[in-house]
Amino acid sequence: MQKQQYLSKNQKIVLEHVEKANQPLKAYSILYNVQKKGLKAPLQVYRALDKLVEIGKIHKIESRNAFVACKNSNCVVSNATAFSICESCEKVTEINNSKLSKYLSNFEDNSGMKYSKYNLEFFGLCKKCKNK
Amino acid sequence: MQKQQYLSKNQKIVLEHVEKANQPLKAYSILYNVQKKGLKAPLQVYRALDKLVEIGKIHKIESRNAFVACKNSNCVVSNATAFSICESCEKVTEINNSKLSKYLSNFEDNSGMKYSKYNLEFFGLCKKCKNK
DNA sequence: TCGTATATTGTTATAATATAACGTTATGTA
DNA sequence: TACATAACGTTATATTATAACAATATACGA
Ligand SMILES: [Zn+2]
Ligand SMILES: [Zn+2]
Ligand SMILES: [Zn+2]
Ligand SMILES: [Zn+2]
Repeated sequence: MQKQQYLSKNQKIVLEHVEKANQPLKAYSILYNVQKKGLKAPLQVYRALDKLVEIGKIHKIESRNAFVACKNSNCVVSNATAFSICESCEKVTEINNSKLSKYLSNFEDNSGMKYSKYNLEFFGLCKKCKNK
Repeated sequence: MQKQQYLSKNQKIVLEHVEKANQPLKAYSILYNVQKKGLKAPLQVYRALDKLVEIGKIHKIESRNAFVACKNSNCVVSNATAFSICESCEKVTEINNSKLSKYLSNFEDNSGMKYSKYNLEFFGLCKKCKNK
């Protein structure tokens, strides 16, 4: 069986909802909002999310247990992700900075471990919140 | 009231247990193991962990929902953390690399956001697992 | 087009992680 | 002492995520 080319029904429903949001969503919030489209149980959402994360359409914000659509056209898979997170308003932005990604993708420490993947989360105050 | 100088009873118990482990522990695993020392409920463990994370004695591995003792003497607070995680054996190592931390602490993107904190998790295969 | 492997779905139940809310006790400071 | 803050203890509950099982759909080679 070939690598999946098209999204399945549930995967499409979940992805469309997450893409509309423009901000990270919690799995159960997704569930409540796609119930009218037929997804009734948590597992249906989690399974769609798992696949979408695997193929890089969605990223998980680990520190928030939330899911956001990829805004980065070259994120073919989620193997090199970086986000900025406002600790006040919780706004999350995907960082698309080629210097940073090159630096991190090439990073080696003295452990002899070669990294195939990373996730970086920056925290601070966004412009708006800084000026309050 | 002054900034806390000494750890409280529960904080000491939890920290000692996590330090002995040499690997990330789950909150409920900590709970089961410190019950003989008098901590009976999840909240007692979570509250101790919260404080220990706040003061930098313990870090949370966000992608694993697990807690590990700081191995980095200059991690006064957990505002700049980096870890390597083996996706096969789940071995976690705190990365102590001053170039990396300088690079990330000084990182600025075009969002106008100044970051006060970051957490970076690298994934891959450790030496042992690579040679299997 | 039949057989087979894999992916996806649907469903119920349950596991694992984390916090709310309440009252009490301890500790530091004036 | 009086006051403020931190830590504690306890019960209940919220939130996040997966196990287990059966059914259906899709891709692909023989
Ligand atoms: Zn992306
Ligand atoms: Zn903000
Ligand atoms: Zn540390
Ligand atoms: Zn390993």
